Amino acid sequence: MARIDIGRVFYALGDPTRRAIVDRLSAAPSSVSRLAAPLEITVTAVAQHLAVLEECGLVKTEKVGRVRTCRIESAGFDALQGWIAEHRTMWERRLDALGDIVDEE
Amino acid sequence: MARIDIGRVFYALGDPTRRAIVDRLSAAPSSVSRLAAPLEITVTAVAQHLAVLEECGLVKTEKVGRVRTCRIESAGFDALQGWIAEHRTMWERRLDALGDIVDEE
DNA sequence: TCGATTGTCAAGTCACCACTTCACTATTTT
DNA sequence: AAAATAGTGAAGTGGTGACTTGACAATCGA
Repeated sequence: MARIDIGRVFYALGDPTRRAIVDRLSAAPSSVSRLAAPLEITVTAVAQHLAVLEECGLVKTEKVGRVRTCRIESAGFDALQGWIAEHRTMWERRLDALGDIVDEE
Repeated sequence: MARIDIGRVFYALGDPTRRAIVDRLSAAPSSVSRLAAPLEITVTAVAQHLAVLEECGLVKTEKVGRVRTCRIESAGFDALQGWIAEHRTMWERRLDALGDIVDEE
């Protein structure tokens, strides 16, 4: 299991087309051209997006015959959730520590 | 409470400098120029990043006198967590539904 | 084996965004 | 009042990334 670059995950999900792909794959696995159909872009463009999503552990693909089947992968989501949890506790602990005192230098 | 565009949140966090800002603000509130110091960019650039972070509910700022104080805001994080939870349940429910049967047309 | 389907590779185009500079305003300190 | 501090606004530049096209490879159905 390769370590995941959280920056790439955010970057990947920053693009609306890639989020649309993730949406569809969350509902059901799909081939590349089936993903391309509703989005109005070329199959090539979709393949490029898939490479980005795969690189950061959000999607896993497998080619059988001439069809590449794409599925959601949890690793990227796990990394995301971890990042949020980390930051949340970081600042919530701070808020707990001092009632509402301001911080110095 | 304005509704948050999850796309903007991902976009905002896709940039390493903005993540660095969020990191620092998670630890403690800060002024604009204090944020700029360790990052090797101009105060102007930092202000631009802050505008992005503020727009999507990750940061809240308040100007008192000539100093603008920046703090973490939870709205953006809440939206993030919601998005992840949504997608996670979407595909996990699917996995539960059918043992390991493939899906048709 | 021929044609259609599914995807890949390489290269190019165009818009956008992170950053800069420079001029400026407002507040605080001496 | 003068000088220093903190930030804002407008405009420009360069690099990156989302897309395209066109040529190709491999697999599948007739």
